[in-house]
Amino acid sequence: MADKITENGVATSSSQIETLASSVYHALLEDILAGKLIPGHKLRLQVLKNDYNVGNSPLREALNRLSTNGMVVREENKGFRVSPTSITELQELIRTRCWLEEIALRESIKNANDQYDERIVLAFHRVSKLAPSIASSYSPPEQENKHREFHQSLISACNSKILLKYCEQLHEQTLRYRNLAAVVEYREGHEGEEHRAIRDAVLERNADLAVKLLTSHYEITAKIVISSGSLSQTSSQNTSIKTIT
Amino acid sequence: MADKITENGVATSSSQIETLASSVYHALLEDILAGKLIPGHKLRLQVLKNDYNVGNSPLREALNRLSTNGMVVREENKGFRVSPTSITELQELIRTRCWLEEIALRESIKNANDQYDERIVLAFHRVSKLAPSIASSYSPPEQENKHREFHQSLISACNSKILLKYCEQLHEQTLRYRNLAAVVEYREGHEGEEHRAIRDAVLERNADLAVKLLTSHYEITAKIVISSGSLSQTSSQNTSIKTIT
DNA sequence: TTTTGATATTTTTTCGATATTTCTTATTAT
DNA sequence: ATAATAAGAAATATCGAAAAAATATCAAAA
Repeated sequence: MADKITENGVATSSSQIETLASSVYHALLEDILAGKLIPGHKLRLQVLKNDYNVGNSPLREALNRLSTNGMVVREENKGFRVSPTSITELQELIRTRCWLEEIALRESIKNANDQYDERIVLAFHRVSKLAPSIASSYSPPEQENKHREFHQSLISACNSKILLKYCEQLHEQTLRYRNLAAVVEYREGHEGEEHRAIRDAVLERNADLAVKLLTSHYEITAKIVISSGSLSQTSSQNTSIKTIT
Repeated sequence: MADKITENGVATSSSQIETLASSVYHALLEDILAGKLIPGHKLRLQVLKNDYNVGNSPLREALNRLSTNGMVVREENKGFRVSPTSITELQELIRTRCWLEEIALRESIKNANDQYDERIVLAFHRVSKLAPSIASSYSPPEQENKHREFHQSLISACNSKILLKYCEQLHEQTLRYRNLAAVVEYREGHEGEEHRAIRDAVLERNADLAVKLLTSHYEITAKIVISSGSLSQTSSQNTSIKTIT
């Protein structure tokens, strides 16, 4: 349930009591990323109120936050639904992510120093120590966090919090597609090597190579997801709205 | 009567009645951009409820949306305040904006076609026709829109809605700084020429020149704002919280 | 004087209920 | 039958008040 505070750089003063709206926000986000809430599906307030045991206001606040960061779409007077997915959108996502991370990575290498290197080495160590055996399509948040932290460390010296925030948003969006398509185990074997290669290129300040590796790292994921056939070609607005009895 | 579908793919149903939460969202956004709501200041629910004539819920929803897009900061159990401003943040903002718009512009030029050119020509025409006499620091939304539309047209063929959204967010953030510092009239004379030069470079498919012009276009704004002395050096968390008696 | 701790007040957050809008279904007229 | 329309049902959006949390006040003790 209630968890410890992550050390993501944000100063978490000791008594940061999470508000109900925030906790349901995180719960919803996690369920969307995990694919439990299916893309395109209607989010009925009544149902969510039951499922998450919260009242009207905090629920709406959470949904409004999710809507401005792209996880949920809002239609005036018609409520909310999980953002639909499509091959087109995934391709756009990956394309944009490659662009943004290329900048962030090149800048980081430009500004690199010992601390930066150490962050990468440490993050790599942690991600490489993860048990590679888990075959489920959705790995637990803790594992997911290590992975994210490695990627964040690579671009952590880019000197733009805004860009880092955008990269994180794009990461989350991508994560949703990945979990949707159960590509984790398919890839498990190679990912470690890819990570190592990226790390080494960065430590050697070989920006061109690092960018190339990182970019293909992302593009491969996209290819796997698409070939898995779990996505419709066009934006799937209304994917099988069956009311589960 | 089938509702018509606009060229951007989104079906526009005839009657899009705006919800209260949305209209107060827009009102708040406008007031923040215009500088009426001062950076760093506390946003008391009670006060806002009076000022904007809305109830609790829509107000909170609006603030929550604004908080995820960076215009407002949320502190758990302590409410909301207008995002603080600082020279550091402005520099970061401009830097990031230059990076992102460079990509978007280069991609657009890569994908350029007749429609793209026409959008730019038309948008330029409209912005150049604006009355250049207004000396107030804050120009009315209509004028501001024309200006935004020109800049949007330049990057409109980049083939990534997400990137366009980020560029728009950065534009809005920058706008806030600009209005804060009353740089409009100071610059009025030159801006027209700058726009023309950018337009011509794009139409000639000279990406390098276009990027150079666009980048300096933004950097100049930043310099003017900073030299106007209306910003504190560091992140002004608590800009003069004098309780007005 | 400064600190401490209990109490009162303000402010934020949440809940329950009501008002509005949209969706569904049934009815009527063409 | 089909289309238009109106009543009824379902869902969303909003309001006002209660609950929870933070902040301010002030008296007593060190």
